[in-house]
Amino acid sequence: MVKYNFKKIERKWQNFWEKEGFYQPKDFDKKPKKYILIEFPYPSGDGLHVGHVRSYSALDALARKKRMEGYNVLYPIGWDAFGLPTENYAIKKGIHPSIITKQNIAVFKRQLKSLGLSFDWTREINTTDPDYYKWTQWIFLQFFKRGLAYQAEMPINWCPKCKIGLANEEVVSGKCERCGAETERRTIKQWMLKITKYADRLIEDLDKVDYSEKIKTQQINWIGRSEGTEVDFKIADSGSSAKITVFTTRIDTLFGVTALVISPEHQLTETLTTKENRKKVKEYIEASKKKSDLEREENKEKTGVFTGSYCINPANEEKVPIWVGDYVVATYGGGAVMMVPSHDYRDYDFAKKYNLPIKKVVIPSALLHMTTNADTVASGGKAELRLEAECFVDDGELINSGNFNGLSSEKAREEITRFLEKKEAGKKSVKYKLRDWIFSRQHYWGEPIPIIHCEKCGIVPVPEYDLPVELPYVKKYKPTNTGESPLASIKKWVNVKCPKCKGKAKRETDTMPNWAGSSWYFLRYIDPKNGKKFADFKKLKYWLPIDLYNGGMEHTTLHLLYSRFWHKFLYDLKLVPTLEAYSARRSHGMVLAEDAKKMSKSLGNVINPDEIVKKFGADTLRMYEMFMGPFDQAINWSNQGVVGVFRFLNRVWQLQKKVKKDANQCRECETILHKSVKKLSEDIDNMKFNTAVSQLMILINEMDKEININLDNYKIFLKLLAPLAPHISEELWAQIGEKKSIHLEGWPKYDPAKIKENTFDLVIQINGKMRLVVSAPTGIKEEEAKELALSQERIKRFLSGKTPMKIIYISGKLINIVI
RNA sequence: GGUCCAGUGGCGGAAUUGGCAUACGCGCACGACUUAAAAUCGUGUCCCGUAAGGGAUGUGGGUUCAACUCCCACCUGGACCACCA
Repeated sequence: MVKYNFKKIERKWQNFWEKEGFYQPKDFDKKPKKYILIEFPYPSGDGLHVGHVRSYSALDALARKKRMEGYNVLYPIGWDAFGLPTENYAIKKGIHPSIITKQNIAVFKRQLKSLGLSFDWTREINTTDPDYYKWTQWIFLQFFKRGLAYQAEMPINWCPKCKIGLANEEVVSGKCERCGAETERRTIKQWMLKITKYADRLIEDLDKVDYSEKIKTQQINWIGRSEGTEVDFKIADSGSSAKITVFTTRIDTLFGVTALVISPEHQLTETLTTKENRKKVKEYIEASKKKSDLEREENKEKTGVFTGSYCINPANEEKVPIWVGDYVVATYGGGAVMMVPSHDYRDYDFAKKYNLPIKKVVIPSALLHMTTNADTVASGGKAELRLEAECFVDDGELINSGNFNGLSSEKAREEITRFLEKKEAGKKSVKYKLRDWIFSRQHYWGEPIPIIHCEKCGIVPVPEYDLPVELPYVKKYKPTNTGESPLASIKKWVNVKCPKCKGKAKRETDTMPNWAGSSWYFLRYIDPKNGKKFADFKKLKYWLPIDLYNGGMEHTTLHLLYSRFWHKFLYDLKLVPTLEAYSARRSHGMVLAEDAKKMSKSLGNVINPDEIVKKFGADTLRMYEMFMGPFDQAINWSNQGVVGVFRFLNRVWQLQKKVKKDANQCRECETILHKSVKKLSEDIDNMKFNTAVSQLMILINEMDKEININLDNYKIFLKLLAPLAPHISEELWAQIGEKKSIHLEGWPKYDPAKIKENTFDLVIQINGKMRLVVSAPTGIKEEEAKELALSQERIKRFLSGKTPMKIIYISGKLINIVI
């Protein structure tokens, strides 16, 4: 008997599968299609992470099972290769990013191939390939043509030491990722994509897809839709019609306003500030500009300064002082809030600090209906406590609010909004936390934004026939000191003729963010070599939507939202056939180190998949990662656990000795086999890989008890194993003389009749406590079961002559005798 | 601070229309094989108790014939968001 030589076996079958082109699906095949997608990797210098292996092995098992079930399966792979880590690494090592990228991809490719994943390598894509980013740029131009891409002055993170603009990803808790200096805010002209236009649809269409509730809530929270009222406060004594518009979800507290607070960035700060206050206000604004995000976040104390001006509360014509405070977010709701200290904690803090009046206008509803002492007790005395509190933030009933007294908060919001609308001093409004997407990066390693700035014509898009705008190969790709993209210094590339007037013009030098290429890559897989379109519509129609998309939890907000946005945009242009790209999304948990920390080079706790493959083989690595725990939960790596799976595969290898063509079929074996078919079928579909593996272990424990194993049973076992351990099952399949690959075989079906056993274990409980398990025939009647239970010696002893009060019988399961 | 999720042996975990708690694996102990070790195989392994029996799924309460599972309160841990008016 030859030893389990995984090295030899795995290499042999990987070559065979590749040569035969096993995993290349045909477009328009008559078989039903399945498009299974994993987030394509970022080929970093660290090489493949065992976390990649977890996700890819899981979806590979699913893909393989679906093929066996007769589906035409697309399971593609590619590289998301533009971006900062590569650029930084290139700067550090002095090697050009394009070379680094090539090297990294080569490493990743070798590592992935050593795992025997059933990717269709003929559809491999690379976001840094001009043939690919041509279409990324083309899609950007479509955004531009429809007014969804525009330029705006936007604050960015600025590192004062490195003198460069940083992307959010480069700012680690308020500090520059490279030098550790605290970052500041600076305003720069940036390209923006109008994702906010799609905000409502991005929420609503979540109803049409199968994402886990967690993911849906995250998306909804991120978009942060809130319904409220916009209300105008006229500036007092200005003689003009100047006003400040504020947004509030609590218009029911309008009568409680004791100040208006505007953000330091607000346009009117200058004009509102009176002479006496000018110096103080200016100082305050300067100070808050210098504050980094970190400081703004850490320092939760509300500060502000009085401008000297007043405005008029449209509800009661009261004069209200206007303050400037940096706790007001400039980019949300117009950058101004009405301050109601009695009903908002932040406003309360602010009012306390500056001794502003606190006016109560909402009280807990329970209080109004309280007539007797008994009621006070019934409401837990809580209402009383809340009345005493100076700040009550819940809904209640209105007081001190003129005509609106006695209304519930909910009703009052409607009534007051209507009142303001009549007065033309306000209206219903919806606001979002979601901002438009800052689409510019002042970095080298990204897709150039295909725009030309002409002295005469202004912003001119690069004509489509000139695409792609290739990223020039240059020696200097370091970010510049001016905050401009390094591309700006390449005069030859920058200076061009205007496509419209042929006059003097310059190229846009900003590049796209890392998210650009990944916002549509799943479409390119469908038609990766098309030179005329980003993908053929008929092919898109055949393959879309993606049936299952898996990736990390860290991408469930940004990447998922961005790509859904692009897809909807393309749908509106009738360029893709589906409203949503992904009909189902699942996320896998992180693989942590044995010490429960994140794997990192500096901690020296990284597990290199290569080493596991070398020592135990790809099948062991893959199956261990499936077995380690629930797929969607974070889990610690365990070297001991790997050994357990390796032992299992060795037992599988040994099993062939016992296989006899005409071995007897035993009833127990048949039952457990069919049960296992059922379990594996369901578990793999439901992504419960850990229990799927455990069932295979249970099955082998059972089969191994026999002296001889029936060949047909053995074949079924190998088929069940095939998606999870594709190499060993293929090898053993060939060794029993099968000519066709096991991966082209049909997925086994189970016979419900064979799962049913002749007898079952009847559990007998007394007062809910398990006392005895007896074997009973499957079809036993209730009366018979009761008799059987009561006739047991042990049960009689427990009853000791007492008559049961009640006997509960659950068919096929248990009897509970209540005494 | 908000939202969501979780808490079961020495460890990873299993068990959901409420019905045998601890499947499967790891670890550990003992045994077989071996000159020996590794590997492999076998047996045992929640706690207390010689046993009969009793106790145990973060804590306390509730519903039920029956609760890891449902309800209420609390404790602990994690993830994401975080001054969004």
